[in-house]
Amino acid sequence: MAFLGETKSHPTAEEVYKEVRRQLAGISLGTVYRNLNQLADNGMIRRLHMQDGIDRFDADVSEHYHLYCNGCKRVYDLELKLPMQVSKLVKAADKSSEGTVDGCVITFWGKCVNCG
Amino acid sequence: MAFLGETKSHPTAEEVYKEVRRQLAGISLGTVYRNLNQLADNGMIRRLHMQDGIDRFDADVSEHYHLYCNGCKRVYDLELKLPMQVSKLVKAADKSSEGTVDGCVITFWGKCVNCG
DNA sequence: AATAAAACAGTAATGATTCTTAAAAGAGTA
DNA sequence: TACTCTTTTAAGAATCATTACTGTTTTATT
Repeated sequence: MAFLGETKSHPTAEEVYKEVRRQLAGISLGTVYRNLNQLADNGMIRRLHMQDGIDRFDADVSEHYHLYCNGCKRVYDLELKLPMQVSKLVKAADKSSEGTVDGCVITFWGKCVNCG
Repeated sequence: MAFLGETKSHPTAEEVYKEVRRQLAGISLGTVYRNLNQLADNGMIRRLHMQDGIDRFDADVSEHYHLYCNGCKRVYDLELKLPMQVSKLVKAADKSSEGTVDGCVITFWGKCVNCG
């Protein structure tokens, strides 16, 4: 079954694998990937494409932003009230574009409080 | 030498390689990567981390946004006036964050005019 | 229980990018 | 020109995240 206790921060597939392995000693990395992909496809979790090419996974699917720390290469939630809702931003982009704009990602980078 | 006639759209390293190869038949993909990285590090070109994991390169370093087409997997410029400058957005994020926020990327996705 | 469907472990394959190495090109100098 | 020192290069090997494949085991359904 595809129940992966998503309580942690923003783990990579590898980190999820290590974590889950403590409960299910025999699980394989391939299985973790398959389940993560399935959950992400169903919108149960969010897949974050980060600039280092390693995807992160987030159990929190609500609208919020992320900070990629150039120091520790970890991803943190960012408490941020945007002056404009993303949905409106997408709508504006859709209007001004020749094609169709369905969504967008806003990703911040910098240093986390530990690496700052 | 590191002069790669960047006149095209938003080519991947592979596409740059194919293009440059018509002029310099003996160039290697590694050389292309090295030069692209060098140019990107010096701010001469922009490296775009796209959600499919394949980087694109953009000779236009001015502030503008990109649309990733889920159909043809190509990247297009987006004519879009944001209601708030990105620099201000970064500043706002920096203030509300415990760490330091240095920059951000906003990437849109959807369908281009051909794939729409 | 019998059979069909889904999930699994293990591993091989893929594909973008980087690293390594040894050769070539270039610059400067006498 | 010949010689040394530095930089750039091609080619291919290595890396690393992710996916695909294969045969087996578990689960669901009748």
